[in-house]
Amino acid sequence: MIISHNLKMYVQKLRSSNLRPTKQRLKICQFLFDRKKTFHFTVEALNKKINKNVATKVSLATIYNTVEAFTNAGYLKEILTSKNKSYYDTNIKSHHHFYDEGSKELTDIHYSQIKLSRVPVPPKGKKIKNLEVVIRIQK
Amino acid sequence: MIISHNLKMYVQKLRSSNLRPTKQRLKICQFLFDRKKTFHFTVEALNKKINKNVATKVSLATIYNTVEAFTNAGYLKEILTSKNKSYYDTNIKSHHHFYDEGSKELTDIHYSQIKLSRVPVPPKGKKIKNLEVVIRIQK
DNA sequence: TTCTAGTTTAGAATTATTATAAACTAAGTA
DNA sequence: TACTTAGTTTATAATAATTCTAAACTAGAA
Ligand SMILES: [Mn+2]
Ligand SMILES: [Mn+2]
Ligand SMILES: [Zn+2]
Ligand SMILES: [Zn+2]
Repeated sequence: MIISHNLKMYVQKLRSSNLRPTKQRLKICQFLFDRKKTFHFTVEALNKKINKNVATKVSLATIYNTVEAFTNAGYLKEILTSKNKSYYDTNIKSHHHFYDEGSKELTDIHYSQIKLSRVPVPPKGKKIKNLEVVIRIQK
Repeated sequence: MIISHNLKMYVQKLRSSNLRPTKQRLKICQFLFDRKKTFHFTVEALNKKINKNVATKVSLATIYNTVEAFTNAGYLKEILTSKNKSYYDTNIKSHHHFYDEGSKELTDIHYSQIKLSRVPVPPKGKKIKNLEVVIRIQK
């Protein structure tokens, strides 16, 4: 068994967000963040991957709780693009996506790859919270 | 009871899409399309409004069936922006939206109000199906 | 070691949506 | 007009994603 170099970092990270570094949360941290590329996922998919070929499973409720906690703590970003299912993204920087309607997969588009040269003013009293573009693609 | 000027038009419209002009479909057509401004709605909201203070209700299943049929026929556009709930739009032209996270309401942004001066090329073998921007706003 | 607030868990509940199948009806034909 | 039937409506069941509940467990402070 390979111990993540980053384990201590995750412990600190969790503590700094007032989240106890439990076995389950650390396992999910390692799975989500011990990687170089952005990871996009649904809770269903994460649950399958986390619990594939393991002796002690993390419960689905904990996967949901943890993804929500990590999103609130700013470790993950929620992407609303699909009917009836939330996607999450380990890339928390502001950026855009391709959403493939066939494979139902998200791909990053770097923020600088889309130039919005004209953006409307929001209604009175309202502020823009988020301006990230999802480009739907298909074969 | 005021008879919609457009009733005959709706009958034709439905027939041209191979949809029988039933009482229920015509009632829903009048409710959705006898108006000047774009109407954005969820099925839940439409169901409430259609069945408010009426003797004979349209069943929820029919509301779902009809909204799906109208979307397939191109009378409505589906807007995926909210968690776990689909929105529909009587404005079928390509256009953008503000989505108010507080009131959970959509507002149109005319297509010309957002200028995308740089758009990335889709992955090989994939085509852009849709490029409509949702700007999330809040107080 | 003890204590407790925070966490995990199985399972129930909820919400949005889709499927099922019986009753009904639009509309073509005799 | 009556007959016929494919299409439609409807109540209800089923499904899928998510959230809630409450009991058991545990991290970490004292
Ligand atoms: Mn759903
Ligand atoms: Mn849901
Ligand atoms: Zn991303
Ligand atoms: Zn609109």
